This record gives sequence, C-alpha cells and structure tokens, in this order.
Amino acid sequence: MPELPEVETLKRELEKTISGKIIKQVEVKVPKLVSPAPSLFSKELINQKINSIRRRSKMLIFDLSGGKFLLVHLKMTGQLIFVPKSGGLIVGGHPNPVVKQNTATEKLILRGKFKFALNFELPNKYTHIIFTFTDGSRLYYNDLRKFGWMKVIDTAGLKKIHEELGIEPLSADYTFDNFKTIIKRYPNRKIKQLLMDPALIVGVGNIYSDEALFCSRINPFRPAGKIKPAELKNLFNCIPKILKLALSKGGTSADTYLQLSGQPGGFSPLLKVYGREGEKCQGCKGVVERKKIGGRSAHFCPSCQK
DNA sequence: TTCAATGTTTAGAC
DNA sequence: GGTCTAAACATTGA
Repeated sequence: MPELPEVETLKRELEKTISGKIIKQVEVKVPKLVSPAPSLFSKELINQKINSIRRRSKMLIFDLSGGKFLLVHLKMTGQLIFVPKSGGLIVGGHPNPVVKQNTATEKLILRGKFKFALNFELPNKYTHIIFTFTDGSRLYYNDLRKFGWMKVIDTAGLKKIHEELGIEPLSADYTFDNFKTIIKRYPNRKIKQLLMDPALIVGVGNIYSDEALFCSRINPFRPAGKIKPAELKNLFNCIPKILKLALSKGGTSADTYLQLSGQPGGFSPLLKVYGREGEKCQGCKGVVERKKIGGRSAHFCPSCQK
C-alpha cells in the first residue's frame, strides 16, 4: 500500500515529469474506476493542461488548466507508470510479485527473500487507464486489486473533500493543541483506531500507526483518554518523525514498492514492529505480537508498549 | 475454500 | 444524536 510518504514521493516525481503537459487522449478500460462515466471523464480531461500536482491525505490532485481537478487514489495496489516518448520506463507503485519470470518483457528483480517481476509490457493485464500527452509520452494506471480510483471534480467538490478530511500531520495545522483536542474528544476509543481515522488525522495507515505507537511505547489497545500528557506529547512527536524518516528514504513501507524512478524505496528494513510478528522486540526483551483491532492487524510489543 | 491485504462506508448497539 | 464497534465492500492470489 502506498502510504503518505510514498504518495508524497510520487507527487514530487510526477511534478517533475508531467506538469505542463497537455492530455491528448484518455483510454479507460475499466469504467467503474473513474468518475464521471468514461465518456464524460475523458471529455473533461482532453485538451487540459496539467498545471501542477498536489497531495491531500493519500490522494494526488492534478490541477487542470480549465479550473477542474483530477483526483487519483492508488489504494492498495495502484501504480502510475510514466513512459517518455523516447521510451524507457519509469515506475511508481507496486510491481507484481511472481515466483518466476513469465514473459520476455518481464525483468526479474530480487529484494531480500522476495522475487518480483517488473512487467515491461505496457499496457498489461493490470493496466486500466491510459493517458496520452500531446508530446507522445504516456501515463499508465495499473491496479491489481482495482481498489483505486480517479475522478474529475470541480472547486466545490474539492472544497468538500478538504472539509471532510482531518489534519495533515506534516502541515502547519498539526499542532499539539489540535492533537490533544482530537484525543480528548474520543476518550474511549482505542488509540490506534483514533490515529487511523482519516476524519481526524490523515495519512496514518496501519503501518505508520503501529510504528508511531511503538516509537512512543504506547499499547495500541489503550483508550485514548487514559494516555498521560507526557506520553501524548511523545506520540504527537513520533508521528511526523516517522513519516519524515520514511520520506527521506524515498518513502516506502512495503517490500514491493518502487518509486517513479524505478528505485526501490528504502524504509522497509527500518520498520520496528510492522510485519515482525514473532520476532524479538528491538527495544526490549519482548516478542512482537499481532492482534486484531477493528479488523486490522496491530503489531506491537506487549512487554514495552504499555 | 477461506483468508489476508486496507481505506472507506454503513449498520447497529449503547 | 453522539460515540463506538464490527462488518461489509471493492478484488485477487496464495
């Protein structure tokens, strides 16, 4: 899953590669992934210049010259792949894990104990949306799970989305006062669930909530109201600290993530608890456990996270 | 066949 | 009505 640092990394790379380009053609292979319906979706985009690219939460926002906006959410397995007119491949998102190479257009890469195939064939079976720019370059949207989506919205729609979302943890709005207000408002909810609620704080998914709680030595099951002020301050500091660290590593959490440049992200080895069930805790002599909270897996050390 | 992945939404309990 | 939890949803592959 591309989390906030990955989306931010992708945003920066897209800004360098496609801002200023004009959309010439739009091909939608899976209608349900776009809104409005494909014919209107395409009409809204064709002849539009991409003025700039922003990020809100885990969404990419393309500012279009006509005043509307293209929103992209990659969800779990979405990837954006840019191919310049001159050829050569630039990847952002997740490649498709396989055991062995299937076709001549795939290139095997090894990452730790996993093998992944980079599929150089485009479009491939997971390509659902294709943009062609007037200079002949292309942007492909691939998504194995088809959980991601794209939509064109106007200023009013964008305003509504901004209002429905919580605080950006890397913005000036993220202050200890604002953070405390949120925590105090829902004293009975488990702290992990509060951190992951996008109406309160955005961009903190399962991975980073686990890591931030480990960083501040707080048990994910603790009711928010039972957390002492000093611990709360610690947690408040841990969230942006971890997000920024991931960002500095090119942003990644998952083994399979690749940047738009094709370089693997570098954060995965730095995860302390996520995906480390049964391993020795890196902070004490305990063992990392995995337990469900609200249908999600919480990874934590019961020995040092109280 | 069942389960796991995750952000978002919905239904229902208190 | 507000708060909170659990389940459902999209889809695919192991």
